[in-house]
Amino acid sequence: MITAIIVDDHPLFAEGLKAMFKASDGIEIVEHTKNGNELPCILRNTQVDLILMDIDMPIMDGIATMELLKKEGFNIPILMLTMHQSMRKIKNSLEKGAQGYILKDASKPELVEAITKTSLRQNYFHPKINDQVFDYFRGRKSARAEADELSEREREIIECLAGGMNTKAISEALHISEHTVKTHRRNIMYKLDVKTSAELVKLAIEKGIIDIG
Amino acid sequence: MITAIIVDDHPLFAEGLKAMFKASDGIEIVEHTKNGNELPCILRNTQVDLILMDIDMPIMDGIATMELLKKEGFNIPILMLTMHQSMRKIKNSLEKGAQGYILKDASKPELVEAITKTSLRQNYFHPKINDQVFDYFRGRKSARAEADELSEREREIIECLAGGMNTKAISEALHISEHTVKTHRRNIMYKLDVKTSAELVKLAIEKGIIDIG
DNA sequence: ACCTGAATACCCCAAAAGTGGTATTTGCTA
DNA sequence: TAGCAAATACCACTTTTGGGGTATTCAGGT
Repeated sequence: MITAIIVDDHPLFAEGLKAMFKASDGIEIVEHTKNGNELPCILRNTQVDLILMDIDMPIMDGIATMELLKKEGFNIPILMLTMHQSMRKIKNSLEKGAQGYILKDASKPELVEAITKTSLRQNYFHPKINDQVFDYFRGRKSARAEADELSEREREIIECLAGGMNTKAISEALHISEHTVKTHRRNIMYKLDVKTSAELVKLAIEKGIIDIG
Repeated sequence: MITAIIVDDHPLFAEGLKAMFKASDGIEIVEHTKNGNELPCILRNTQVDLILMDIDMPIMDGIATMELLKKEGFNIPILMLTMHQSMRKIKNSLEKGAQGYILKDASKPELVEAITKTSLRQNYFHPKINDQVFDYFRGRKSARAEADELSEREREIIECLAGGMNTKAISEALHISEHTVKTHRRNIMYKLDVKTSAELVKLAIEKGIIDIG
């Protein structure tokens, strides 16, 4: 029997999963928390085989929670659970040491497979994102990967734009010249193929390049 | 025993709910579909006491599905299920005749209460949105309702902006003068308290004023 | 050593956005 | 019917964007 703890801010979803697994599945959700902060405390009192972690949570998201766990010295396989197939989030999760990545619109058998593999420290990718990940690590220029070719600096610029800053404000915030900000913005617009900053922000949110909350 | 059908594009969530309800709850999820289009067909073959409907779905969302049901002549209580507490979506749902409105971060007892009341054709609002709804229908100017005071036309303008259109393009698309577009945009920016169109779009998405897909 | 991507910075200039006003018409409702 | 909100439209003006270039530096990989 694989024991798991679920970290998700939606009680209904968590309780639903808990109720869904029967003994015949060989999986049991033994704990649930809405808050990443509480995880270390819970893990010190409860032995689990893996952590089922939602990425998109208020206050402390899945990525931040993973960092906390690493800092506290925990080494339990983590299966990331998310709604969006954002290459950036997948990348961040893997860099932080996640063992698997599955979408919330997966089916039960898929989740069972993901949990089973992850608990054995085998990697698991949901089929829907498999190709994407492949392409990314192969050529870094698949059809839907353009958005993820943005550099960290460019992402910063987008975040500033979404925050209502104009060229001057951004240049001051990032300690660079206004010229540079304009160059970055222009490059981003070219890469994302948009005509205005407004559309740029919309697309960035849509593709998960920046977060809203 | 209350029988319900769930319309949600996330199989895991739906299956979870299905598994969560025991006979002692007096509720049974008898059917599940990811697609609003299939609902009429299913309902003709299956007798249910209520429909548990997710608002945010790809292709055909909850609001559109309700319209379809009405057109087809169905009259089954509908409990809307959503992640976001967007006043606009609440308003739209109620206008289309939804019986209740509950958030996905509700607890199981809350959902049981919501389903029970809704099946008896009593209205149900999740506590988290109750105050918001009250304020809205009382004075239409509560603290967090400013965003929802936007007119339909203003929302159209935002959608155009998010689509990358400039003043001229918008004026042509909506058959109004560029002056009018500028006036609308200015009013929206004043209402939402933003300084740029980029921030305007971000806030509109954040508050659920416009949808992304 | 060479190439490439990323970050930086500059030029010019037309077009658009943003800011300050005012004003008319229409439809709803108190 | 008087009042109000919403949609419409206009003027004048400053600031910012967006699009066309070019160029240097620096880090990483072949």
